[in-house]
Amino acid sequence: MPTDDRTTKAKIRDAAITEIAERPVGAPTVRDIAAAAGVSPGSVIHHYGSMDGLHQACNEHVASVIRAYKSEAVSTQQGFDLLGALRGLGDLPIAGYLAKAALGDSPIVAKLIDDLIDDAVAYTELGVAAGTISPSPDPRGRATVLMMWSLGGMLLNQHIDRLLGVDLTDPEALASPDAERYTRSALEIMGRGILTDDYAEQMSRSLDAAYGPISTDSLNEDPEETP
Amino acid sequence: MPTDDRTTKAKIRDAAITEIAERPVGAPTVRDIAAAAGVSPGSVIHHYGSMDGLHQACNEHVASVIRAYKSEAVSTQQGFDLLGALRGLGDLPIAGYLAKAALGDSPIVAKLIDDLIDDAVAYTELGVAAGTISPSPDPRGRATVLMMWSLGGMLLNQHIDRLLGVDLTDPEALASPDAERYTRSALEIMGRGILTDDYAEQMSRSLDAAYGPISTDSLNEDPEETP
DNA sequence: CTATTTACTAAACAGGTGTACAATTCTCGA
DNA sequence: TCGAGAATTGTACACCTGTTTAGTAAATAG
Repeated sequence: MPTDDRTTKAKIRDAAITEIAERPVGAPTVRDIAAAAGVSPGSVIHHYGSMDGLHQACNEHVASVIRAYKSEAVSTQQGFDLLGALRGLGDLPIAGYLAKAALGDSPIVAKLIDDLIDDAVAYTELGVAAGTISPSPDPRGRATVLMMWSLGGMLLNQHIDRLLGVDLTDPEALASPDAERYTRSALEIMGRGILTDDYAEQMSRSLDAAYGPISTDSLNEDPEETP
Repeated sequence: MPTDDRTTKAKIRDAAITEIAERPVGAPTVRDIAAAAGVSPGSVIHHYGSMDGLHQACNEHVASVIRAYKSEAVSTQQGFDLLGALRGLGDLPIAGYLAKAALGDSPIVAKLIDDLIDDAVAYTELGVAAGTISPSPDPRGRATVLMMWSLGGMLLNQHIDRLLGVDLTDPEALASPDAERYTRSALEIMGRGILTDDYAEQMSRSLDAAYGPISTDSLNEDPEETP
């Protein structure tokens, strides 16, 4: 539940989130964030105690914003791009921030990612029921891999922009004509797959031989922990 | 062509590559690298002039190692995981380093990634000819997206390890039983896709309506530039 | 209105960073 | 054996980092 504040404290936090998300390389300093928020470096510390405190506040705020949208946050709206719905969430670059934050080792972010995967699993089940998404022997594993790839693409957005001409950081980019190559390629891979039917089956049998036919033991349990 | 040196200068460079690749979060300092190489910080500067110089040397060395293996570097050996062949290249964590380096803005790394995508395109053509890989209207776009996802997964290796129990940084991990969930999920997504046939076709038609039926104009040209 | 807490700032500080430098050790051909 | 050059080091330095502190303005309570 994102509180409707727009105090100086909130402005600093928002500036930090934006600065972290949009900086192509490197992390912003206290002075960077203070300048972006239009305050003094001392004010940042005054409100958040330390840089770590600010980071934690950012993580918690992003988590609360995402959770406010619950299962709408992650959607396989177009069959892929699990983070699509995150892009237009409020006026903060939530998706970009999340990707950057995922490079750190914050337990809050880890929990948030786990929750997003939960949502993706739930959403996938709806798709399966509706006949748009194929069922999976390991829905959580599949959702995890999809989520990691989506976040990873966000991190490498600079190269995707250079090579395919679309900036995944831009919320409107995926809706623009520039996104055609990325969208079509992603759909091609995630939609029908890149292997021929024969080879995919052969690969599958090969894995069965290596790991045993069906070892989906204890795969789909939902690891819930209350911190 | 990686020169067969093992001088102090080479040891420093290798230590830097390893340190950068394996550090889960944050970048190593001059003193970190010097300690890892068993030399003094001054020696690092003496040999490479500056930290930037060392980074550039690392990039160039990794590029030369990869290029030495040419089209063997990128392989769709298992139909996915384009970086598979990179993992066992020499005794350096090439794949992990490349992922970290891709977060920076070095033109050398950009060129290297472009070349790897070239290799992936070429390798994909072989697969198409052999009947294992489906043809694509935009092979380069598809290879680009696959490469970005592979690199991105490497960057988020910490979460993949936590959620699926496999460390993509470990060269032997993909061959171990721990990799089953990741491997099967990746195969499921990239192999047959996650959408039902009906919905995939519907999505495709939807894109045609949005962008125009077939606009693969000027997609497959190979942008070569000699720097 | 006064007293007290809060918001905010500028300046200064300790620690870590990359780098320059003088001194020392090592290497190896003459 | 010797000595010129390279290799290597420890130290010092300037810069940037997060943080502290003293002080000022603003808001708030009684």
